[in-house]
Amino acid sequence: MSETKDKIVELADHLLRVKGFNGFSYKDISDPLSLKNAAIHYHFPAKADLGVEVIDHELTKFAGQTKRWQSLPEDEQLEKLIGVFRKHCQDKNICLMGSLASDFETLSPEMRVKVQELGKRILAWLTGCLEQGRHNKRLHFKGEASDRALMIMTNLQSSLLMSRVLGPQVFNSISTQLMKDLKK
Amino acid sequence: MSETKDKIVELADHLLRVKGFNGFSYKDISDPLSLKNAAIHYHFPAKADLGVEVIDHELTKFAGQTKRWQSLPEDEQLEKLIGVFRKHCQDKNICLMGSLASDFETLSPEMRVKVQELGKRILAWLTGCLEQGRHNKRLHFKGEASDRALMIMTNLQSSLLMSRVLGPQVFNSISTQLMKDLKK
DNA sequence: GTCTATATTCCGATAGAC
DNA sequence: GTCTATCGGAATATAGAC
Repeated sequence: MSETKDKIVELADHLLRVKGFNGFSYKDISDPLSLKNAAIHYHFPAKADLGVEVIDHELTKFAGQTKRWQSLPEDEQLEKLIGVFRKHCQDKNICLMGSLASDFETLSPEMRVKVQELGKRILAWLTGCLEQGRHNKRLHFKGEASDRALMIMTNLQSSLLMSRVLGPQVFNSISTQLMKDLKK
Repeated sequence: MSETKDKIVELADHLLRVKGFNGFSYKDISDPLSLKNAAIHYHFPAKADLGVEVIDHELTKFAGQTKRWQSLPEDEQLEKLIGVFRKHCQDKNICLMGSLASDFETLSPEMRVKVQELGKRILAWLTGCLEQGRHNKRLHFKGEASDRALMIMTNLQSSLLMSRVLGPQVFNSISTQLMKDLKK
């Protein structure tokens, strides 16, 4: 991949998180990179193509991160995940999943499929982590692991949303309480 | 308020939830109501004015609902709140708070203030409900009521987001587990 | 007061030069 | 691979008719 294309995707990722898919334009990308908007269209004919690429990057990134964590105890793996969200919180970003879920009804079919894939992957990993963690007595919770994974994922997702509105202490409260609940 | 103005606000509320603030246009309102887009501008000079009105309506609605619930046991009040979210889930809507928090960085200062007010009001009510509920032994949870309120609010908010992406069973899983956790 | 016709700006996208 | 030029359309918004 060319350097320009890489920069476009990186910037699009940021804009998608901060302003939402319908809240940014090609101009928001071409201006900072000192390009013309047509240059973006060369790399990504339609805006939806750019959207798909950003999600693909996130899928790859997530797979790499979780693989790097896999030898850690499950509670520490979870802390790592929370750390990723904390980083986004500091950058005033929200998670890609939350941003794209918000705009879901306005997305192209191709983008919707990718968003669904991202959601399934995150939940699958989280479910496995919780299940293993309970088995190894590192994590404690009631009910199905898949239900608990849904609870935790939605906590983290909306913690970034609410942090933007009410301040970063929202993220701290939620992430702290989250781990307390799981450590029993 | 005129009947037309009322219909505009009602439709804007729906569009805001389904498509997001940057995902709908005045045309999406004027066409179904058989008006010209300029007619909307008469009632709401700028799009942000319409946004503020929609949030004000929600604030009033929420105040009325919680007042009507106030004589119920706290666990039933909570069920009522979940019922409101369930209704939105069925209509493929997401909660106003979630939608506006997503687009927060692109909103006008006036709209941001209103969104903040909405968030504070919901959290204040939920915190009070949890506190009273614990005191009356109708609800059981660890930690501060305000922290627990954040957890529950984010669960409900993102449950609607994820339901759109992965299907309505997401909402069912989360809302069921939520009440189980609180009933001890 | 309420709405129509119209202005203006901007967006996503295409064609073709370099 | 990036640029110039430009299109068609849709967006928000204004000015003025009824």
